[in-house]
Amino acid sequence: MENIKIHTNFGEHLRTLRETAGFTLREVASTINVDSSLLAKIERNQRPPTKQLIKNLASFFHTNERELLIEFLSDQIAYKILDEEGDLNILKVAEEKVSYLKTLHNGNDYDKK
Amino acid sequence: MENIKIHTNFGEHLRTLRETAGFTLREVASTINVDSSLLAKIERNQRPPTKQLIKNLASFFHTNERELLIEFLSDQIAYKILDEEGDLNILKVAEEKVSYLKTLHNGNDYDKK
DNA sequence: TCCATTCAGGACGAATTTTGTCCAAAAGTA
DNA sequence: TACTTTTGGACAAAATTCGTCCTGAATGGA
Repeated sequence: MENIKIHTNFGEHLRTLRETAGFTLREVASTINVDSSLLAKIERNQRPPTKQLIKNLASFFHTNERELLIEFLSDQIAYKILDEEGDLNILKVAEEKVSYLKTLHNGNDYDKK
Repeated sequence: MENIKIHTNFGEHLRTLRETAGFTLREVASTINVDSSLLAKIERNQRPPTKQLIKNLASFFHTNERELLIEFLSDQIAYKILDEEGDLNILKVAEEKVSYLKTLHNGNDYDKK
């Protein structure tokens, strides 16, 4: 129960991280080598972060990179679904496909020529 | 139990539709006004269809447009997840976010200035 | 074999989108 | 006011997307 935090989104998460740690945008930006304006936009979800940036941010804040990445990727998907009237069927079908495709990869000689 | 069909993907689905109906690529392509080479690529999942194209295809084959769209969108998401080691957590988190954001929209004055 | 048709897929340019930066205005703080 | 931080528009370079064109492989019929 370390950190009760209702789901928000990548940007807010990032901002919380930064403010909790007590840094300004400029400080974080300069040490990970990005324009502070860009970082500001990322925190406001106006620009997507690159994977490398997520990596650098995770390292800067000593937080889990994978978790941060999931936060971002799930955001992307969530907003795409919302674009489609929030139709959760899309996710359900996608999940089935992933599961199915994963069994293929583990399993048998599907790639035989 | 009308049509038993294991999950495949948008392209294969489309190809099945076309072959079942007995059309050549060129025939379909020319009546919906796209290059047949493009349509071929779409059937092989080498190019994504536009929404308008999906619409036209659904109309051409007298099939459900929404269903076809879901087939395509779920594909996109599934492949993205597979890129990420098939981590289904991403989908789980995305779903929570969608649900959460939907309650916001229905509910209260979140947009007040 | 020759011809016709279908499909696969590479290459290309035009159009669009994305990415990071710069700069100025706004907001916040003392 | 003076100073710092954050916001956000504008911009160019880079990357990606989109549709088309063209060649070649495969198939099938006469």
